[in-house]
Amino acid sequence: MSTDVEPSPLLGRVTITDVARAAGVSVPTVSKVVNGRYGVAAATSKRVLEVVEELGYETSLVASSLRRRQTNVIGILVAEFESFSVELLKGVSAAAAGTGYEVLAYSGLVTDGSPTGWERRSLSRLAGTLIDGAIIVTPTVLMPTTSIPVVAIDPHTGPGGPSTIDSDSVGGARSATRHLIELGHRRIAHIRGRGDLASAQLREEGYRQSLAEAGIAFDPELVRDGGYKAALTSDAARELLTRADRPTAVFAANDMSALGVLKVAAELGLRVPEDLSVIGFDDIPEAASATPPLTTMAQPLHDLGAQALQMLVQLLDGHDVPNHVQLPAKLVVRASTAAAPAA
Amino acid sequence: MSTDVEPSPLLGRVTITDVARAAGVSVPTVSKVVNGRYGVAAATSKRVLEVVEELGYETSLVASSLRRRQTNVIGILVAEFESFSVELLKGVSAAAAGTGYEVLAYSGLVTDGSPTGWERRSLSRLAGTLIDGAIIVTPTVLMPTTSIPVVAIDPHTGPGGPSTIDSDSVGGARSATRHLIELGHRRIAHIRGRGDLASAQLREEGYRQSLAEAGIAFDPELVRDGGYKAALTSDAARELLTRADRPTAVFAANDMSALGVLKVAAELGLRVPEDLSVIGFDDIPEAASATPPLTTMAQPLHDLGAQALQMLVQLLDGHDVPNHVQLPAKLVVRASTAAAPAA
DNA sequence: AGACGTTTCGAAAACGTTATCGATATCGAT
DNA sequence: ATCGATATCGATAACGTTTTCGAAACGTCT
Repeated sequence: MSTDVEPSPLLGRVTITDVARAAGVSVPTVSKVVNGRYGVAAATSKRVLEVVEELGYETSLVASSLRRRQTNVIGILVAEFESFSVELLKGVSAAAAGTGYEVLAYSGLVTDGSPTGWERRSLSRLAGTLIDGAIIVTPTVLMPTTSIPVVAIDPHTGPGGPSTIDSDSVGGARSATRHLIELGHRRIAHIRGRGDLASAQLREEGYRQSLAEAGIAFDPELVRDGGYKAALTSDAARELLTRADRPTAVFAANDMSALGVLKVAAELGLRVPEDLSVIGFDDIPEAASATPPLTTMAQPLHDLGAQALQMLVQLLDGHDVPNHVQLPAKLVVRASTAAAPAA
Repeated sequence: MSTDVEPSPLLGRVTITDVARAAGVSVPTVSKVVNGRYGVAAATSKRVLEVVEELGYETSLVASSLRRRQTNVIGILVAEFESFSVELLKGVSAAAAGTGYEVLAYSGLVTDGSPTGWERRSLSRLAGTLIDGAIIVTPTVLMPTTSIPVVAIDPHTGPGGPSTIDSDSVGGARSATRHLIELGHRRIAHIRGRGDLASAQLREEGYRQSLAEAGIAFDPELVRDGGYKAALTSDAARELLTRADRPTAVFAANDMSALGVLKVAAELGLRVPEDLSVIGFDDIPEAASATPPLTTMAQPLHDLGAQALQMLVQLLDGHDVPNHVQLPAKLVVRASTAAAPAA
């Protein structure tokens, strides 16, 4: 069974050349065997497979994808691996099982250069050579036409661009704000999301609509930027909550911001929900285990990811997909909202 | 500013050849410019950079990593993207910021072949060509010496293998079991984890130790396999909970199993924690939001991931790292455990 | 003007793989 | 024995990039 060629290249990977040499055949023949293509004798095939087994050879994804046209790998590009994107990732991954595609998640967080446009870099670096298609989460730029199919989750503002999927931000924001209004709140603040994302703009829009419906005047002083980040929210929240006429409720554009508000409220000695009601958006896992458990608008993150993958596979198969898909958001009442305190 | 060569290759990616042609220089020159190497005139460099900008060229990660020796990308290999591995991933990713390494997460879940040994395949496919080092989560096989540095989280059983990191399974299991004993439980069942992982064996060991300390006889009938999966736990739980002398408490080897027990208990009409106490292990996000919120042994998942990354970077820099690192597990009491019902 | 060092550039090879296609071996039929 | 069809295999090129190294151009000094 063992060949007379030295079997163990202690350093470096086992390449197809090693296998070919050990099996006494040419490199292309080994390639044919491992890829199960027609045109190689049964005896040769058997011998090659034995050597492959013996040396522990596996084809290099990089080299083969450089030569092949498709890799059967789809990439999901995220800025960083935090709760939101990772919940989507779970959905994508679950939906990918059985489709014949493997999932590669790439964090394009740039630590050196400009924080914007990382997707174009990452996508360019991977597209066409390593991945057949991509799902981009909360893109920071509107993607130009790329060489591979792309689906964006929670898309960037602006017309054109790839197929997108998100949940009903306007409707969700209206529900969230209405929930607060129904609890008797009148001074309701809003922590904005990342200004370049459509979702952030739409949530502010929903907030305004709901105020208007209830006949509450919009007060620009009650709207601050939180950038969808807990850290960025802190200063804004501190300003809002130390005002003489501080709001009795805050609608944060996402849960991370809402958690930031909770933290600041705790620092300031404000009780939630007795003194201040807080509602978020997303329903990331941390929301349920926060103190107090956060009332929020739940996005079907898992489904968003799963449907994004399905859309991408459709595209890869050459089918058309809707330009935009929207899933509903649902109010989840926990313990961070309550009736407004008596004036 | 614009060149007279057609600037827009509508299909396919922009390659270094396109840039070279458009800039009127050779391919190697473009390579030198974009990599900032010495030996190219300032004027030439400027012209090339303009064309790069104009065409939106980015080097192909695949092609360059095939030629280069290092890619500055580290891979984290997981069987699937579920809560446990994804929490680790967050830790890894957070720790990677600022190290100069980017993180690529690869789900090696095989849908066709054998469910075991996926890491060897995936690792081989990526190692040495696409990633400089790897973190493997709950490996299913003991990795042989590979061509790149590897750190394993929650390692496979057996001697040798790569550097590993995990949390104190024996101590954690003892604490968990002791918690139940202190609540007055005497018939305490155990749902085992994945038998090939050291953590599963050590948790059973801790369970037994704790019983022995309390003078409770070990009953093999009360130990079943759950494989760390909710689905696999169901049958085992049903068997256990429909026995005439059913246990009053269950220590599940991880939270997924514990959640599976909760589900079966609910189906059977058992109240938790009044009729049955359940404790898990891991403290994944779902634990806090379960009904009832799950008492569990918290693993510092974020830190495990972060430290794994640090170890890997140390290895990549040529430094030595401890062969094994262990972090503590901590009891988190929520609402799924209570005093044993009166006999 | 000649010799020599320096700068700038490109030709060629290489990384590991796969696709194409032509060469050889084998075989059955005439 | 010759022919043609078929099976099997390998030489070669190609994917996009980087590295090495030699050639050419240029400037400086005697």
